Amino acid sequence: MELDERKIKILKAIIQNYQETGEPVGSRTISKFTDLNLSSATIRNEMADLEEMGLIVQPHTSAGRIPTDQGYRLYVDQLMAEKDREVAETKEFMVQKVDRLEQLLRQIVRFLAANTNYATMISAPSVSKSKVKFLQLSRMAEDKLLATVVVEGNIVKNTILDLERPMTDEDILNLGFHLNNTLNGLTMAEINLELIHKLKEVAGPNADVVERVLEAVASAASMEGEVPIYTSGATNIFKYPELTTDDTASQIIGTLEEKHQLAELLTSSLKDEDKQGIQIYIGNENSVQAMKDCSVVTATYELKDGLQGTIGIVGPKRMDYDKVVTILKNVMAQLDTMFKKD
Amino acid sequence: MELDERKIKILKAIIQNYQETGEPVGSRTISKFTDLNLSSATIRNEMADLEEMGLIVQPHTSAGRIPTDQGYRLYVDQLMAEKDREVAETKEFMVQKVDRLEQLLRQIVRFLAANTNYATMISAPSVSKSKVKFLQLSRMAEDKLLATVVVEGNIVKNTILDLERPMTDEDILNLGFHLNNTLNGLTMAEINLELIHKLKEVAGPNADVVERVLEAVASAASMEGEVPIYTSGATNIFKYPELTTDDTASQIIGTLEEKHQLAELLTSSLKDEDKQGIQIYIGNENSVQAMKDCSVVTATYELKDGLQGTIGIVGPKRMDYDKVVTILKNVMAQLDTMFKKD
DNA sequence: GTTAGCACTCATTTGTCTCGAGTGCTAATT
DNA sequence: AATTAGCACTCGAGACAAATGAGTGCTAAC
Repeated sequence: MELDERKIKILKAIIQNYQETGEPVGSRTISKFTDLNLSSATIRNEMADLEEMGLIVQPHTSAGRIPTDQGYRLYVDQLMAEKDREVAETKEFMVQKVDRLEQLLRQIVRFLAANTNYATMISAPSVSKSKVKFLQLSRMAEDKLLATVVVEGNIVKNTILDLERPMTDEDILNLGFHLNNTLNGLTMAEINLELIHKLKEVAGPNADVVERVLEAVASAASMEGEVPIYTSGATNIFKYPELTTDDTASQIIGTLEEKHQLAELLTSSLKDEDKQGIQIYIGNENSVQAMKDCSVVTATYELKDGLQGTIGIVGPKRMDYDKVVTILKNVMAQLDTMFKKD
Repeated sequence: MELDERKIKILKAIIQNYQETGEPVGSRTISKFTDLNLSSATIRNEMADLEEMGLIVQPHTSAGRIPTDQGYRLYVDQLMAEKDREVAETKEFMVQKVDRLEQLLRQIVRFLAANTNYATMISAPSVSKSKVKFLQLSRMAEDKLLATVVVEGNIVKNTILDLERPMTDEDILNLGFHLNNTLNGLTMAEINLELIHKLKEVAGPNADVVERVLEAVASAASMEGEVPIYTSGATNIFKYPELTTDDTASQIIGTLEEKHQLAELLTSSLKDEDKQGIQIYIGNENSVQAMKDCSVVTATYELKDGLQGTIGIVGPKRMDYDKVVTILKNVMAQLDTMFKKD
């Protein structure tokens, strides 16, 4: 069976129409919708072929057709034409001064949720590959020490340590100085056992403090593998009847709320760099069972210093892939310029 | 109209039965359910009275009765007997070592959501009344300054400042020392204009740095009024059909997701200290419009140093108030012992 | 004061019917 | 050989009516 130009046009028309209405689309509709000037009967024949190829399907006899996962796959891989005109509108989505990364991320998900009508999520940039930029110890109280660590990307972490035995101010200063000098510029991966051993030797009786500072450094900077994830617009899924059946809505929202399942999904997309970091998962293609009736579009963003995280957009399988991809690319571009000059 | 012992028993029975089934409860059911040994006809008469008093109502003719908001109010104010037997089961809900306050809060909401089958939320302890415990400036790079502030409760905040003009290490040290000395032990409220003016005079040419450090202190410590709120079990509301009508579910979940509306609700309960800090809002009594069909139970918890936050539980109006209150008290008690010894 | 009995109400369920959108197939048309 | 008109057929959705039954209020008897 050939997939000629005409069939493609019809498939496109079906997908786009179904996107808007959410109802199975019939031959008559296509007959008018397209500029092919074909009668419904002809369309019917073509649709029968498309169905045979597994690209569309009818929910029940005597109903119109809807695209299959395979149909969508073909569409996003080959037929999709990005909507450039939207670009102008989406510019400058941020006016508020952003003083914290967290706020920026929240703003992004909000913006995306509001502009796409889908549920959105974003994972904070992972710092596991980042370098230590600054480290400092200071006495907070007689027996309390404050360790402050800054890693690239200006992410700051603090830990308060209880001193098991007294240290002089000078000791603290020296130890802090030494730690900073030694660790500065290293990535988490580079802080290995050998180095740790050396540090402890230098610290002498205060080896335990070193140990705990390093623990703090590691756990703080890598955030113990718990990358924070922000979500927005979870309730947008109520806009799509096909996701509001019984408990699917509940499952999806639950997944979005619990977040830890999203982590897998988002981080798994980190590596692939084919299509400018944008990936599309249709239906079962994504790893989260609760979202088997959804499509997920992910995009990897990168701040400077190799910090990268992922944005995800969750919607029905009939989501407007073009629009989503366009908006995502736009946001990425903005993030780029924003952090290039900083 | 008198509210005699028998009427009370019947009202209680209605509320409890409705709590379990979610269906209007009829006279026959009550006749068997209670130990009053009365026929349904008698119950009917009594129910007519209760309805006249505005405590119960029938959704439509020829249906059973359901409690009104007023009925619930009476119940929670006077009739409720706490279920002590649950206490034993709920003990020791935490096994994991808690290294961060955030994690503790998350664990609490999770625990509550899992054990109550309602949606839960918790506001992080507010530090607005807390004292500055430690303040430090340090040079991070040629033109970058790191300001670290610790307030009571060991909450640490950092801000990175760009220096507009160079400062010597000594200047930084002195300024930091001075700021720390001056501000240490003060609450946010006590850092007033006069004090700020004085600080600036001392700083001389570096007045702008002082200004920005103070800004940072204020915004960091009070978190700009943005108290973080964690939620869990939002999807529990799907378990109650009366909340799953059309868009009420969507609204409730949306409110839980957006969080900022919850802040009002939770902080407004901070002050009242009548009933061990536990308050119950039935239906419209709570300030959030989207939750007018819900009841909200809030409890104020207090860590040491006067740090306090609020736990909230959101469910249908027919929620199991006894159980919720009992569990909440239990959690509070555990938090108490946990932070007393620390 | 309590209860049995009865007529009445009304939401819910069930079944039946119609309507119409949409299909597949065949025969006619271009 | 491709396209189209025409027609019989399928099947979900919606309308309507009847049956069901849970529950009530009232009255009269206990």
